[in-house]
Amino acid sequence: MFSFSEENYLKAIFHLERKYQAGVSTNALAEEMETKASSVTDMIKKLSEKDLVIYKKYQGVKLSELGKKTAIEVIRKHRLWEYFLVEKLNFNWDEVHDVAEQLEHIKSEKLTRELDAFLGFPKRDPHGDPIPDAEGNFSVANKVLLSELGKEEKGICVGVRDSSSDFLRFLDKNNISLGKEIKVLEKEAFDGSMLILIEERQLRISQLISNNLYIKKH
Amino acid sequence: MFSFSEENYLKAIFHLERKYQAGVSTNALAEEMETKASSVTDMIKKLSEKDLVIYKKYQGVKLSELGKKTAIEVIRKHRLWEYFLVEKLNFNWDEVHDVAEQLEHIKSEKLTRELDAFLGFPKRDPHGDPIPDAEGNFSVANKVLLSELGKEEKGICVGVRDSSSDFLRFLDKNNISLGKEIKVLEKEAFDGSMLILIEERQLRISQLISNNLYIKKH
DNA sequence: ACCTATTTTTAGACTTATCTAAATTTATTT
DNA sequence: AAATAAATTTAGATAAGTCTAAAAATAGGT
Ligand SMILES: [Mn+2]
Ligand SMILES: [Mn+2]
Ligand SMILES: [Mn+2]
Ligand SMILES: [Mn+2]
Repeated sequence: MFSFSEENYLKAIFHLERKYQAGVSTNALAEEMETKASSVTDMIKKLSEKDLVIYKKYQGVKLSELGKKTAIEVIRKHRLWEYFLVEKLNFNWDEVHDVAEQLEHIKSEKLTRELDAFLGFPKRDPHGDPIPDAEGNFSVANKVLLSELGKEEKGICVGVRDSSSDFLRFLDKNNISLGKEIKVLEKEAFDGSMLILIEERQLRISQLISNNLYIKKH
Repeated sequence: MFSFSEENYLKAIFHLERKYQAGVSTNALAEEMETKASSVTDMIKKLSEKDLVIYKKYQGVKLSELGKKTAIEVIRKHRLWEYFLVEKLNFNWDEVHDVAEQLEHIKSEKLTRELDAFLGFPKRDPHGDPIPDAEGNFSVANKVLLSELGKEEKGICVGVRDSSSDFLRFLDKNNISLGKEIKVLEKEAFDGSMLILIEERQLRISQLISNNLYIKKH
């Protein structure tokens, strides 16, 4: 089994690989992990020793098959627990992340399997992110950022890019939640803000907002 | 907040204080923690620094009020999670301990509170041990070991002293579970074994068994 | 009261994960 | 192609938690 720290690094590398297919740089990882580059180098060496990552000095890292499998298991647990907290324990979607950061490291295959079944094999976590199944498979929805929609286009809100409490509570306050339809009424070229229609209400939102909301077009 | 290791020590001291009211010795703690006496001394110093225990060199340790409160919180979480695993996730009572050892260290007051409510504020864990409430209060049942019962005496099985898988599965195999009535039919002075009546069945059990089953007399 | 056995503590070392500061390698600019 | 800047690695230190071996304190037996 792997340490909490090792698992967190694997998770971070997994997420960063989207953006850096050529290999995740030490600095990018340091920023993501909120630590120093020298610490990252040390840890990368350990992960490499354990064949969790492919690493050549100065060339960045990639996950090995084992590393990827492990990262996905941790992400699966993280998202299952988030779903559990919201659906069963009355947590708001902005309160679950920190607790899930702890729960994702609990080691028990049976626990994960049974929790999944108890929850009815959910496909998405409270933020719209896919929950990998027991085999590690998950489907990435064909979603776009709301900011990418043009005037008169519409779709369903399916996820958030930023999961910070501040952003999620802003959405709550404005009655924006996953599953609702959003239509772009106007787009302001100058500042990127837009006027949207959601549940009969008109709402003006800044580009920072539309840049962090995922939409499934239709 | 305290580390996993610190919390485990506090829990161990709490349990050992039953037996050693005068103070828990370094050796007793080392045995309970499955570690070396020198490691225990080191940790005790740290706990003492943090005012979690009262410690004078060579005199053993006692929990401070803060230490006791912390220990009880950990035990509360341990037992709530055990109850959750059995009642909601189809775990058998012999499978829950190791997972609960991990889950008991999750830090979130809201999680503990909501889990407690979700489970319906259970009073006893799967092994018959009391679950402290949010204020740390719990009632110790007036139970005795089955081995202390005399011939013709009877009572309800309310707990186990040994929570090992081997013992619990022995009980499963022989259909002995909490809540059932047991009557002592015969006691063998020579080896301490006894013949008991449980659900119309007669069963001969060794002293090792009767020494690990708690009974509420009536 | 003294000697011995047991218990407990101390000293020094190791591992994991982190840091700062310095050295090295790679990338960019002139 | 140098020179400079940026990224990365190395060296050396620190803290937590553990260990073995040795020293010190306590408890028991005569
Ligand atoms: Mn999260
Ligand atoms: Mn999430
Ligand atoms: Mn237990
Ligand atoms: Mn228990």
